[in-house]
Amino acid sequence: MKVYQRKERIYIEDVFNFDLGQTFDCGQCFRWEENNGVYSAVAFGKFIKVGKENNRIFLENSSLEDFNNIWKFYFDLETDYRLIGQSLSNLNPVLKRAYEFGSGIRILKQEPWEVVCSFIISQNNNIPRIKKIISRFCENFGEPVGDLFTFPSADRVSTLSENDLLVIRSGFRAKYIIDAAKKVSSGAIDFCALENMPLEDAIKSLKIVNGIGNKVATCVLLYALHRLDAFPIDVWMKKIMDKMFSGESPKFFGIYAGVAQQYLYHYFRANSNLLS
DNA sequence: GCCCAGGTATAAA
DNA sequence: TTTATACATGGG
Repeated sequence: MKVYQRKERIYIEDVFNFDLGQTFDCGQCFRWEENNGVYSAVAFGKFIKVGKENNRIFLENSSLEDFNNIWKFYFDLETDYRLIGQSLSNLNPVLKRAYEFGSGIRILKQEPWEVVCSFIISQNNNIPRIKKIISRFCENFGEPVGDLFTFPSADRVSTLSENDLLVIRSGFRAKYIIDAAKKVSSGAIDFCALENMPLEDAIKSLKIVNGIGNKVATCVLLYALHRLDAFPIDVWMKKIMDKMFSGESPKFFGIYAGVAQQYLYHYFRANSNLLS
């Protein structure tokens, strides 16, 4: 990976397996907006744009310092997805297909509170509406930065009432959002502690929030903390197989493929007896 | 109108 | 422990 600044842009060369569309639209995140091939979002309180030009990734509105402190990790740029993909492809034809399908997906390392909220909102919901609700949530309760808004802080949301949240039209999920905000704000949920806790304890800890079940807990551990052990292999492998062989829509399958790459690679490395 | 959408809480078997 | 149902909202 080669990184340099030229005028207002940070350029990153020699990054493989980073398809912007696949990564931002596969369903792991809900806030990236596309304009002429350039994607904008706010993460960690910073407004940023990302694009691709001549096989180089470029960032706008970022400094080298921010790249090294934030974006390098957010985009998971130090993980060799190509190596992972090659390893998996050699293991099993289904994994090979999964890799070929989602080879451009990188697992973003998102902010925990945002992942908690986003996936609470995602329950019994569809992606277009999830995006709209989150967008209204940010516009109404976040702070303006660049062309967009920050994600509303847990502290702020903990002071809101269900009535205040009517404007985002999140339906029955409003009470869940507020309960989550209170427990994050008070420290009852401590994301740092979740990083090293045994998996079962971490899941149990997250589920003290009304509205967080196994699915949301898994997403938080995976998408925010990069706890790859959170991925329940038996269940998800079955889903992957089912989707692949039932002609499921590519978009929906994509996230399973991308997550599978990441997870399975570590899973198989940890269980090296499974490697041929 | 009816069905469904990347779940969860709740009550009942 | 497992299984059924409601839940707010909006799009097909």
